[in-house]
Amino acid sequence: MIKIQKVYNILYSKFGDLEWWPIDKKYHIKNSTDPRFEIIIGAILTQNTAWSNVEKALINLKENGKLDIKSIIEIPDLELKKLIKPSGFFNQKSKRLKKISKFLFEKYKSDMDLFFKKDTKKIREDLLEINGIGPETADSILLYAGNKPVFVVDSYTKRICKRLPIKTEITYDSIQKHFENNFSNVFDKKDLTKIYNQMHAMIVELAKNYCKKNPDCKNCPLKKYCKYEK
DNA sequence: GTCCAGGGCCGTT
DNA sequence: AACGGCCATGGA
Repeated sequence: MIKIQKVYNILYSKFGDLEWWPIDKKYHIKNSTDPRFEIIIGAILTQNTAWSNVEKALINLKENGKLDIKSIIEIPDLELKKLIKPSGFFNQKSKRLKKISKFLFEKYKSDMDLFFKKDTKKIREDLLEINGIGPETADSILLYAGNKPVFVVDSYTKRICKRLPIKTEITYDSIQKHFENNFSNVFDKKDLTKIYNQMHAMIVELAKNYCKKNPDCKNCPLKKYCKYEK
């Protein structure tokens, strides 16, 4: 078994600072839309979908002035589906966007500060009760929109955990706990949000460039620690 | 044309 | 707990 800290250090020396959630900053300066809501919408739209497709959907929403809670609630289903069509799975995703928007409107009066002020565990539970929001989407919302110290586990993380000998039990919760326990022993508490963001970004880089479904093992920075062979 | 992407749900084993 | 089918688009 290889230590998480060791993986972090090797990846960091390879990739450097990544700090990552793709967001269009210029748009928010101009329109004063809460970027946290864009991240929430993006987190749902990107479910099993390439970000380039999500971007098209987000641009459609922006250009039509629909990227806010009230507009998502009021827009007719058909029109919403048309706008988010490039991101795929638009029948289910349109429902999910409506649900999260209604949730924020009805329970928090569309006040994001009020929403994220609550206890992290409580927010997570509330999000998971919404049909269409699973653990990764909930945790992405907490980490990237709420700046909460929550480690996001995605399919890349699972793949790397399987191949690298990081862990034998490959379930969402156990992997998340493993990363969080290790990092919170090593880093200062106030830095954890940044570290989780950085680590997840590095995992994505590793998985896209080396630890692919069809892996490029010979150039992988973690080659000598890995049991997996193509 | 084929493969796959930063999931989640539901049903089956 | 783990697995399979399903949902849909666009880029490589």
